[in-house]
Amino acid sequence: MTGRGRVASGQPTIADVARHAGVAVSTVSYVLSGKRAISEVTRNRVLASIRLLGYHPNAGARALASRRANVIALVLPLRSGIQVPVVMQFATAVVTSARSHDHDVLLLTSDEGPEGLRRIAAGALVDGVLVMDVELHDVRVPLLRELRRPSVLIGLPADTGGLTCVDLDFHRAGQVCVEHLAGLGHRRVALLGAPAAVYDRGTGFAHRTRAGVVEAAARHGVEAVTLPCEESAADVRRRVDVLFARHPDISGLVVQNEAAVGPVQAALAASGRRVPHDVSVVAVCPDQFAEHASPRLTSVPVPAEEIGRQAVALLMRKLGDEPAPEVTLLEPRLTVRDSTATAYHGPVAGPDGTTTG
Amino acid sequence: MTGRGRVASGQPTIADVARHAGVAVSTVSYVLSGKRAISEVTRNRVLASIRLLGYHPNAGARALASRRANVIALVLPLRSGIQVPVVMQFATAVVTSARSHDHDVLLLTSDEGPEGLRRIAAGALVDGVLVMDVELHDVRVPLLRELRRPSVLIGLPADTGGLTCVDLDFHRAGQVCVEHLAGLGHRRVALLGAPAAVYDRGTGFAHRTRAGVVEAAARHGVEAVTLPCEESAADVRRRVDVLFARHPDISGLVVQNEAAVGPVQAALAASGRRVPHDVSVVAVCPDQFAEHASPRLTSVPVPAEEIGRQAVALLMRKLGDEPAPEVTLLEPRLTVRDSTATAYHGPVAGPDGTTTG
DNA sequence: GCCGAGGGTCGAAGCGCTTCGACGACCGAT
DNA sequence: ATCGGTCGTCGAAGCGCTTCGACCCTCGGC
Repeated sequence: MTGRGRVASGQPTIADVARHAGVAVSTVSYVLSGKRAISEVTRNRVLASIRLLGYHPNAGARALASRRANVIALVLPLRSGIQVPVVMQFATAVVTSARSHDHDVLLLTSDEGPEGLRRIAAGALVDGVLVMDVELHDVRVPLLRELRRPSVLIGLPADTGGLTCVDLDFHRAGQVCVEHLAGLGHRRVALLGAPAAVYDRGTGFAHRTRAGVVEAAARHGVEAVTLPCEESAADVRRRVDVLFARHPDISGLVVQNEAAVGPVQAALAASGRRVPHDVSVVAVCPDQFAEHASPRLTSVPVPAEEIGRQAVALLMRKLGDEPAPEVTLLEPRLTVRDSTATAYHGPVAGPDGTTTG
Repeated sequence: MTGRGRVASGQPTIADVARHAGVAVSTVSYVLSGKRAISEVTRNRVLASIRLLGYHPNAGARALASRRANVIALVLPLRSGIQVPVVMQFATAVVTSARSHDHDVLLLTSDEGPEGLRRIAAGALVDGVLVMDVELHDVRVPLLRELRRPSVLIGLPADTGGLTCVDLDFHRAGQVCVEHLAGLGHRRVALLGAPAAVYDRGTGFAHRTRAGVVEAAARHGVEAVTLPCEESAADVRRRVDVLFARHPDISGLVVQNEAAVGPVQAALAASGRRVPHDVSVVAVCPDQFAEHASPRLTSVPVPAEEIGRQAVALLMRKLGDEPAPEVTLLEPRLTVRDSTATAYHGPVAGPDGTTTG
């Protein structure tokens, strides 16, 4: 007898459902997949049996027969200097939207190296790959090209040819921050960026933000100092002190390192500088951080959720053999809160927040 | 011909390897699994063919035939008030140690609800389940019992009967913090705990810590105030102000909410209290946080890595049908850093860096 | 009244792997 | 010499599903 499946694994199989509903196995399959027309009557009978027996298709069998695992891999970084909450937001957004496309998510960390990717992809454990924290010259990029699986990168490598990448337009984000400060009349600003290790690795977003800041500053006749910034409170404090010692007239700060946001505020307070009265601060960080800070920070949020969703959507397109754009950059939006104000250049200030003189 | 596999999927199959090595398919399988003796000569020939062809076993086929997916599920919370970096540490530890047991990790978020768990488990996508952020009366617990898959919980529900749970001994952690402060002569301490929502949910660790604090305080003749604590800087500040307004003689603080650690320090500084001179602070948080704070914090670290490793090890035992203990509690260790000192009760203090007079 | 076109269903052939039983070869013990 | 016992290998039977081709009906068009 074929009812053995139930005995062996405790789970009903498609054969059990078919028998219970009095139809062929293939009919059950077609009810489930919708790939052929099935009469209303039959469909309902089958669905009733499925519910009654508590049937769940066996993932392995399905993957084997259909050559689709309905699983995508998410490769997360574990490196120093990563922005943990942002990464987490990505991850959850990816899981949620993958589920909405009927896919599950396999979690990989980079510490298994490229071999892990190869194993997963070649073994058909996953249909496609989502890679986070991409470096400008990432070792995984050539591998992705070689692998025969669709992939989407979150972040931009130096050469995007033949790839599919999604990210916030960090270059533009840098510009937007400076433009906001410049519009308020600030003439000397500083970027407190990611930790030095992140720049050294050639991580795209850090470099792109910096470039955006520098470029916008030049265009607006603003002087910009950029420097990396570690995460410890003590280090931040030191940086800030040195910064103001060398450039006492800096009145605008762009902070990219979310872990440093709190310490920066503390350091400013400790040195007697009030925000935004003496120094305006713009952060590039999750909204939640900006909201919870005190004062609440004017910020350019990193739309982790949106990027994750987009990345999954693009991957799904590629899984369906549809074409996908090489680069998708999301436009940054700046949210004005309580940490930025008109630069104090003299007695007069315009109603639009810019100074005169 | 059977070489079709290569054509269809581009991937060599076990049959290709067998043909290339001039052995039977089953022999290749036994070389890979080691479940039967294979001569040195044959083994090497097979391994050479595997390498040469770049063979990777098809995960679906393997899962189907062996009834083992070699994948475990990790159920992560997405709720408010969770400690993101800690969760992330868990996740990475779980992935890493799962890999060392030749398993991969499927990431689930709770927002699909218990149904997600059922789907995954019943569909044999995973062999076992790791559940994080367990509440005292968690809806998933009955489901886990009903499911026929091994599971391990990270955290403790109210009733652990028939389950396998791992966690830091938070009760003991609360005690340890208070004992440390008591030993330094502090007579009035406060616990700034998790956000109120976390207590309301009945999340074990928060309640257990509080109980430990209260109990140890009673035993050592210390007065203890406990209160929840949100994550925004402004809220922390308010809490701290209220706290000291009502209990001006509090000289020791236990902070459990890692997101609040920075703001607490800032709030103390703002109110003119020096750490540790005026107030001693003990945190329950990842070491990394404690190290990066300023001053560096005396802390009881949450050994996320160790817990993750243990959880995976236990799950592997259960997958192998070996018995596993119902509850595994890790002993907390307190690391003394620069944020705690002798209470100032009078002119005398020890030689360990505390003041005299 | 006949034909072609779908609609609805079935049966069977795999998908690539594990595992069980079988079998020859070779060993030391009788 | 003979007999059991290992060791090393093979062949074949699934694992539970998808999918292809075939088949039977029922229609509408002519």
